[in-house]
Amino acid sequence: MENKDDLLVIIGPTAIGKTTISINIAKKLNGEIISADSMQIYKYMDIGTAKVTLEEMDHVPHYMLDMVYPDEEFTVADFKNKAEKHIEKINKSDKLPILVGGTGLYLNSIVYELNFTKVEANEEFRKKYDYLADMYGNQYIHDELSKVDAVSANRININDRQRIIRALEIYHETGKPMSYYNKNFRKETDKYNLTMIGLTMDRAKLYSRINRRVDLMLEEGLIDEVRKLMDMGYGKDLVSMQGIGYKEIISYLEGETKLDETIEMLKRNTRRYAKRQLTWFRRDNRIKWIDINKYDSIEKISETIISYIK
RNA sequence: GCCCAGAUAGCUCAGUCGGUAGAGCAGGAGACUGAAAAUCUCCGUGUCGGUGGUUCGAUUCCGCCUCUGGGCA
Repeated sequence: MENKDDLLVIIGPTAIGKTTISINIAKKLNGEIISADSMQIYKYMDIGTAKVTLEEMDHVPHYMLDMVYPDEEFTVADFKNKAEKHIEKINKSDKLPILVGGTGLYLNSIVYELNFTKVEANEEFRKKYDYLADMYGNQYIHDELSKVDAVSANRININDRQRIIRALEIYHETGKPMSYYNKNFRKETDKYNLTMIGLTMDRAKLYSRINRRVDLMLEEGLIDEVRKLMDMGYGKDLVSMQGIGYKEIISYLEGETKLDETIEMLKRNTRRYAKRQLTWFRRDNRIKWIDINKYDSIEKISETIISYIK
């Protein structure tokens, strides 16, 4: 293997317009799109995740959408395995794979050398430690981690129960600390001929776009979508139903919040999410940023992106 | 027109018996290796309406002005 596979990555916060731009580029470059979005992998969750419609796709193939039912497990490791296969296959057919999405960890699983251990989730173990943390406090389980994996314990905050338990889980299952598996922490991959593009815009403008998009989702029937999911038996404890747009509407449907409060919450949570996404991406200095407000058309944005491709 | 209340952070408001100020929400920064739209950490951003006076010193006390809300005509 002399030649590396090509890969174009387009990232950006929610609501910035990744879908439209990526499809436009795919058509120009004979590309196929791989979605890197942790919520769009669920079937039936369309409006709230702003999933591309068939019409919008305009015959450009899309992968990693509708992978599982909302009560099925899907993890970064699944994403990495499947997405990598798609990248390879698309390259083999002489087309350009375009990884598009906003889920930082999913993106990183491709553009960094993330070695996921073989350790899958052990629900029983997690419940046990969740209980222990309830009983004796977060400090207690953090101390437990310190004993077996001081490096990870040092890195993980005492209150970040989710990560503490995961690190304990890895030790429990393999007898080796998580830090042992993370030797190449944050090492950039050299597997691809890689171009990374980040879409951004003025924060205030992005926020008003987000607010508008939430209103639009409601007009398109978000509440109905959530009601249907609940009727199908998908409850609020599911990972999928913890997604923004879903958890808020569920609390409205259960009478816990009023409609106007619900909408405000939904907008606010989406804004905060966008902010977190930006924080995540800013760290990667391979990304070439494009302020899309500085261009007056999609065409010009696409041209600029294409000019950046190696 | 008169009377009363208010004007302090992006918003709602607290406070300073005179020594340039603090809560909630909104917001900002950051972490992230099999839940990641999840989970977690840190941070107060200010011509204290304007203007004159008293004072060593005024956001605070006094006068006037402007604006807002309420009441009376």
